[in-house]
Amino acid sequence: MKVTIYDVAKEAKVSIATVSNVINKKGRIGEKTRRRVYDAMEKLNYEPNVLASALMGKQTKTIGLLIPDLANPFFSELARSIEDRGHELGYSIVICSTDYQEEKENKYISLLKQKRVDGFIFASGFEKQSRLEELMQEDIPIAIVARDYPNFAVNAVALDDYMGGYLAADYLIKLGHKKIGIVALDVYSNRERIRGFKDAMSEHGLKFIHDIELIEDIKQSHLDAGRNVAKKYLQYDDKPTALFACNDLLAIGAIQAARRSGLYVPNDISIVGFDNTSIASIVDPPLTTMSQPIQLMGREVMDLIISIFKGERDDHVRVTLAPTLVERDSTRTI
Amino acid sequence: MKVTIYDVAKEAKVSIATVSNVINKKGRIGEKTRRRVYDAMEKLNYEPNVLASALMGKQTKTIGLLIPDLANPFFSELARSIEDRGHELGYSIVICSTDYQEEKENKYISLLKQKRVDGFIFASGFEKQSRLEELMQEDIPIAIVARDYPNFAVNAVALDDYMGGYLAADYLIKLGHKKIGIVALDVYSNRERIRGFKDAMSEHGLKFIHDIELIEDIKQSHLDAGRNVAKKYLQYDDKPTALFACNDLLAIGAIQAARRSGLYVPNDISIVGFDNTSIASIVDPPLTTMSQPIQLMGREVMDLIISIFKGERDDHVRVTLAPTLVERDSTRTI
DNA sequence: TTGAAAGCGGTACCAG
DNA sequence: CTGGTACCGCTTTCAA
Repeated sequence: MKVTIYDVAKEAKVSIATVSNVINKKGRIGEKTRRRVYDAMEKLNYEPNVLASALMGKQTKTIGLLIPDLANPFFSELARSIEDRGHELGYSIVICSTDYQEEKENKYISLLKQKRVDGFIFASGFEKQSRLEELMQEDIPIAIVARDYPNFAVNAVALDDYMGGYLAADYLIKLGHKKIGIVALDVYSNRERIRGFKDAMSEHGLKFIHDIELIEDIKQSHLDAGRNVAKKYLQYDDKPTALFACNDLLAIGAIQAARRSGLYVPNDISIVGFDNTSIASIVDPPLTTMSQPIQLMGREVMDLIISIFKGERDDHVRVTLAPTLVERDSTRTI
Repeated sequence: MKVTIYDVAKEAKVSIATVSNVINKKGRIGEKTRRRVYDAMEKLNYEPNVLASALMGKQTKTIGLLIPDLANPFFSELARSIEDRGHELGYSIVICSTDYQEEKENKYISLLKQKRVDGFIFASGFEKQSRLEELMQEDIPIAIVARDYPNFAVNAVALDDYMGGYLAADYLIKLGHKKIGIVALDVYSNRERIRGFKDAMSEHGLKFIHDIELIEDIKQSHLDAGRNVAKKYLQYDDKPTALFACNDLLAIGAIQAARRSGLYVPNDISIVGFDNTSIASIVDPPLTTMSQPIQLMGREVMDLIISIFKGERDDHVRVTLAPTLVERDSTRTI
C-alpha cells in the first residue's frame, strides 16, 4: 500500500505532527529529530499526498488554462511558456481547449472548480465576461492573457495591439508603400491593430483606398480566409502594393493567393503577418511579421496569478507588452 | 464559504450519507428524497469536492501526459486529441514537456504521483524503461503512445513505422525514382521506417546509392538538420532524384536546401515527409507525406488507459496503427 | 430507505 | 521542542 505520514512517524519514532512539521519546515525542530524523519521518509520512499493537504485548505498547486485550441501553434507555444514558468514555481497546468464554444468553457470551468484548481488563466478568446465575474466573486483567482477586456477590471497581460498595428504601418510606409490592404478577423484585438495602423497612415497623410472587410467567421480556416480576402484585393485595378495580415496564417493564405494570381512575394506585393509563430520562419518566403513575445507573456501571466495567490494585490493590473517587428523576406521597398 | 455536502444535507433535511448516495446513484433511494436532494444541490449551487472523494480511494479523474515539447506541432496535435477524448470520458489532462531530459521526466512523474493522477500517458521519447517499470510495480496505470518499446511488455499504441517506410518507398518507386536519399534522426522509430523503406527497395531490385547518415543530435533544429543532410546529398555528382524525410520539418528543410542549390521541388527533386502535421499543407509546395493518424492515436491511448482503470486487462496490448500516404505537390513522376 | 460513525492522509492549534 | 487531537469533505459499512 501507499506509505503515509503515519508510516513515516512510526519509522522515525515520532508523532505525525512532527513529521508534518519537518515536511513544511514549520515550528522549531531538533536537528536529530529532523534527520530521523528525513531518513525515514527516504527509506520508505514517502510521497506526500497533495490531495489530503489541499483538503485542509492548502493549495492544489494546479492551475487551469483555457485556450481555444491547443493544436493552434500560437496557443501551444503560449501554453508551453506558461507550463514552463508554472513548473519552475511548483505548479501543474491542466489545459482545456474550448474551440470558442461557451458550452465547453462552462463545462471546463465547472470541472476544474470541482478539482479545486488554485486559479484560472484564460486565453480562450471567448470568456463571457459574466462568467469571469462569477469566478471573481467566488474569490477564485483569474488572469487573462493575450486578450484584452476594455472597461473590465481584471488582471491581464496583453499585447499592445494598437502599437503593433502602428509599427507595422510605419514599417511599410517607410518602405515606400502607399496603397495598403488589410486582412483581419473581426475580433477586438484586430480592430485595435487596425486602429493603430490607420493612425500611422494618417500621420503620413495616407488612407486606405479600399474598404476594409473584416472576416466574421473566426472559426473557419484562417488559411482559406486569408486567401479569399487577398484575392479580392488583387482583383482591383488599383491593387495594393502591400498587405497587412493580422496573423501569420492569414498572411500565408495571402501569399498563396498572390502566387495563384501570378504575383511574386515580395517582388510584386509585400505581405506582413502578425504573431511570429514558428511557421513564420518555415514558409517560403519567410514571413516578415510583428512578433508577440509569447515566452514573456506566458511568464508574466503565471507570475501575475501567483502574486494574486500570495495576496500581493487586491487591485487589478494590466501588463501591456510591446510587439516588435521581425523582418524576413516577404516585404521589400517599392 | 464553499458549500459542502453537509449544507446540502441540511437543506434537504436528510443525512450526508443520503446525499452522497444520490450523487453516486448508489443504494436504493426514494423518489421524493432524491428530488429534495437534487433541488437542494441546485439551490445551493453545490459542486462536489473531487479531492475529498479521491482521498477516500476514488479516482482523481486526472491523467498525466508526458511529451517532449508541447510547442512541437506533432505533439500539440496529439495532446489535443488526447485531451478531447479525455474530456469526453470525464478526465482532465495535465501536460508536462520533458525536453527529452531524464531529470525533468523524473521530477514530473514524482510531482504527478503526489497529486495522485490516475495514470500516465507517455509520448516522451525519453522514458527510461526502468522508470516505467517502477510505476508498473506500484500499480500505477501507464500507456505509451507514438513510441514503441521492442521487447518490453507495456500497453502501447504506436504507428506501424516499418509499413510507413515501406509505403513511402513503394510510392516513390512507382513514380519512377531509383536513386533515393534518406533524411532521418537516429531514433528507434526512424530506423524502423528506414528498414521498411529498404525492404521495399530490395523487392524492386533497388538499393541506396549513398550511405545513410542519421542525424544524431535530436535536440537541434530539425529544419537546420534537414537542410544540412539534404545539402550533402545534392552535392553528389550522382545526386538522388527523391528524398525521404522522416518528419515534415526535416522535409521542409530539405526543400529549402534544394531551393538554395537552385533546384525546384518537385521538378528537379521529389521530397516526401512524414507525420502530416498541419504545416505540411501550409508550406510551398504542399508536402507529400506519410500521415500518422494523430486523432486516432490520441483516442486509442486514452481508451487504452481507461480500460486499464476498469481492470479490463491485466495483460498488455500493443495497438498498431497504419499510416497512409497523403499526396500533395512535393513529388512527381520522373 | 435512511442515518451514525469510522476513516482517508494531512494540517494546525494547544498542551506538556 | 514534540505530541494529542479536532477537523477538511466525502465514502462506506452497519444499524435502525
